Amino acid sequence: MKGKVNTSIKDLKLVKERHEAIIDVAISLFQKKGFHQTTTREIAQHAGFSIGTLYEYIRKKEDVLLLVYDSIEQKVYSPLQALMKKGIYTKRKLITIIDTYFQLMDQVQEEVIILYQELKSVSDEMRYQILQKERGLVKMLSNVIKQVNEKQLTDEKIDLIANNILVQGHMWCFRRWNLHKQYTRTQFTNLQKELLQEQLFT
Amino acid sequence: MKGKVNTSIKDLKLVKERHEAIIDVAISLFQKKGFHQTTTREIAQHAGFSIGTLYEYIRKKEDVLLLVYDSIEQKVYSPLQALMKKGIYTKRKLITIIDTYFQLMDQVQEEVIILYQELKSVSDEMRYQILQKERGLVKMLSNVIKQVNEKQLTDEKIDLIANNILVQGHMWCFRRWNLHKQYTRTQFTNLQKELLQEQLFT
Amino acid sequence: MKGKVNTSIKDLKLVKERHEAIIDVAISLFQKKGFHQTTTREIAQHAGFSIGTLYEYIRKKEDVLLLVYDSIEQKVYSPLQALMKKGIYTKRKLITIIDTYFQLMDQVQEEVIILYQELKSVSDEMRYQILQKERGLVKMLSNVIKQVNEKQLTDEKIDLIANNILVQGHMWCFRRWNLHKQYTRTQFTNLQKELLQEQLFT
Amino acid sequence: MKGKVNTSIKDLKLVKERHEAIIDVAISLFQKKGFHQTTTREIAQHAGFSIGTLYEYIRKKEDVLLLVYDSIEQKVYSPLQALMKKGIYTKRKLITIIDTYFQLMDQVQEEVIILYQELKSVSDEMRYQILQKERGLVKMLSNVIKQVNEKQLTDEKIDLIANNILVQGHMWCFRRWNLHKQYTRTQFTNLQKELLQEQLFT
DNA sequence: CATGAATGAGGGTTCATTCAT
DNA sequence: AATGAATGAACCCTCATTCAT
Repeated sequence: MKGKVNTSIKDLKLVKERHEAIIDVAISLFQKKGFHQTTTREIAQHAGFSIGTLYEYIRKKEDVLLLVYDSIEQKVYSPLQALMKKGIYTKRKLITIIDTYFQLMDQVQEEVIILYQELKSVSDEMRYQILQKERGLVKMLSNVIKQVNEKQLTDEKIDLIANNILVQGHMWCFRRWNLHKQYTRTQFTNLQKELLQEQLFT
Repeated sequence: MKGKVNTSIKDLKLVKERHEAIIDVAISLFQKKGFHQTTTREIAQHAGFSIGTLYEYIRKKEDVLLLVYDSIEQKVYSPLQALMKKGIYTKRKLITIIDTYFQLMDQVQEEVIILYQELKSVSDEMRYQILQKERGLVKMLSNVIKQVNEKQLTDEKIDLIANNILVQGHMWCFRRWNLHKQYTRTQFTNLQKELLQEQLFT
Repeated sequence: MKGKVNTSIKDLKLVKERHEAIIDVAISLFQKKGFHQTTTREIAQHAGFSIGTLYEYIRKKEDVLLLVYDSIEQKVYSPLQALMKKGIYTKRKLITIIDTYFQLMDQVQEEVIILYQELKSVSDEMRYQILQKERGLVKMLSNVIKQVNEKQLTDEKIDLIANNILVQGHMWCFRRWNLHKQYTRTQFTNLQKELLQEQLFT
Repeated sequence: MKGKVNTSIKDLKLVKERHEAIIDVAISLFQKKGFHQTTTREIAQHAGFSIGTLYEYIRKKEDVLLLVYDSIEQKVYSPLQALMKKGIYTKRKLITIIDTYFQLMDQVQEEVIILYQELKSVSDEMRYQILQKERGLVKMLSNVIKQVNEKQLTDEKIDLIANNILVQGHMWCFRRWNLHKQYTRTQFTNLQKELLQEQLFT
């Protein structure tokens, strides 16, 4: 997924700088109006450079979405993978993972919403990769749970719980019109953890 | 929300007929390509009439989305409201409600996905109404749970469970690329119900 | 010009009735929004019958304009021609003609405005005929003046005065946003007549 | 009225250039076929650029009309206002003003015809402004006449004469199918001046 | 590297006109 | 005679993308 967005610019530092600007602007604009309603001109303008310059750093409008997805990957998937891959799996560790995940979701709310809404706007291959990433996450989380499976839950049930946890993280983003009124992030996280513990542990 | 889509056609039966055709086509096309990628011409063509005729039955492209939402309302919200409003609330009844809800979600998968993806494409007022509907559903479900609250769960926790249940229904739709491979609807429903019972009942 | 608007209806009385309805509606609508902004549907609707029925009494939208022009002809040109053709020409008679003309213009204000604004929307041949009518009027008025030419004005000057008079009549219509505030029709007519007399008579 | 037509182009010189091209083309096309019959594509094509480029220099089709009106203002109203505002008012000066006015009208014939025919196609506010401009002109001309009022004509009569003069200027444009055959501009002007002098002076 | 003017395919929408009932 | 549903050509306008400067 990394490096999918080619540019004609050689100065890599500049590329990174500009890409970050584009991502910031794009997230805020896509969030407000959606991908299709946002014009490339708007993106360029808000990012502080000309439309011509924008196209020095992307090839097609879709690339802007890819940049946003790249950014989610870096902010969410990579840290989570890193966290889940190392160390021994204990109840405590599982709780930490869930905690971290919810915290990360809180940080990338806008991106998650965009992910949910604009997945269709992306090329088939890209979409497949994004879903693969998500599948990987489910599997990893599932594995962690399976290793601390006190109650001898079936694999089926554990997989479902893993899915539920991930969706609960997303839900904090896409249902914020409802949830953020009633709960702080910590409240939300703690309640969900309590509820999960009743399913997971005796 | 009902009747928001005006027409220049006088024959009401015909209007209903055509609207249904439009909804069917729209769901399948929006599902495949999204609202913005789908042209009005395509909708007309697939529905079997000309672009001119399409515009005899809608006023603007957005109206097609409204038709789809109307349809969800009729298929989901109305039945659920009816179900939840009458009768006494027992554990058994709660289970029935959840069952029914999951079953309904299974029937309107495409619509739910569209709802998630195209909410942004709708006018502010419309969007508010749709979210209001959803808020109402949360509240209703919450109330039912509160009436069979064996474990003396706090209101906060119950509200969260209600949200979780509703999102689990949606999840069956928007995560089908993952879930439908592993579970049949009945399996999914039963597992979720089992998991919920551990949270709700002793 | 007469009878240019063919219909598929045999009942001539009905045709006349419907045509009059169409003319009334058209004048009011064209006046308000112009020919092109007015749709045939609107005309039919305001006239109290269906679009299908409208097209039983006209062949094309342009026909509606022709009907309006026919109506002007009947209300203005015919009476004026009749008046100017008969009798002997005296100062008194000239004054009467001018008086009558201004009075007629007052009665067909809307039609005149439409004439000025929509002449371009009419077929070349039709436009030619309308201008011919107007040329005829100039010539007739010119002739009358020439017969009471006390001051031995040149033909050139008399022709110009004739044109001026006719335009002054139109002006009462198309400059009413200015003139009708300041003058009643009688005041306007009398002042113009006074001014003309200084040009025509010693 | 000035500067009402916004642009997304930054190079002001280019904007002026293109606007002039648009005005030229528009006058000729509107003249031939009217505003509504003329398509934006035709305008672009005749102006020598693409439809996309046209829309870089206007926002809506109506803007093309505004450009034409702006142009009339610059060519007619501004010079006339300048002329009338300065200097002492004498018979001679009045004659000069009338002369200039008729000369200007001769130069903007097409524009005047468009003004007469497409006033309805313009937004209410714009129309009001255009009529205000015309009212201002009447008042100015009226004032000049009042200052050289040898014959002690009433204000009412003078106002009417002012209106007549202005309309006579327009008439040279919109009745050219008749007048230009019979008179050169100088003849027309001189005759009208002679006629006016009989009304104004002893 | 940066700019922004130019392009034109393509989309939403309208509306005069027809024709089966 | 009357109706009104159906049609589709045609119009306005947008916007991603290019390229000369």
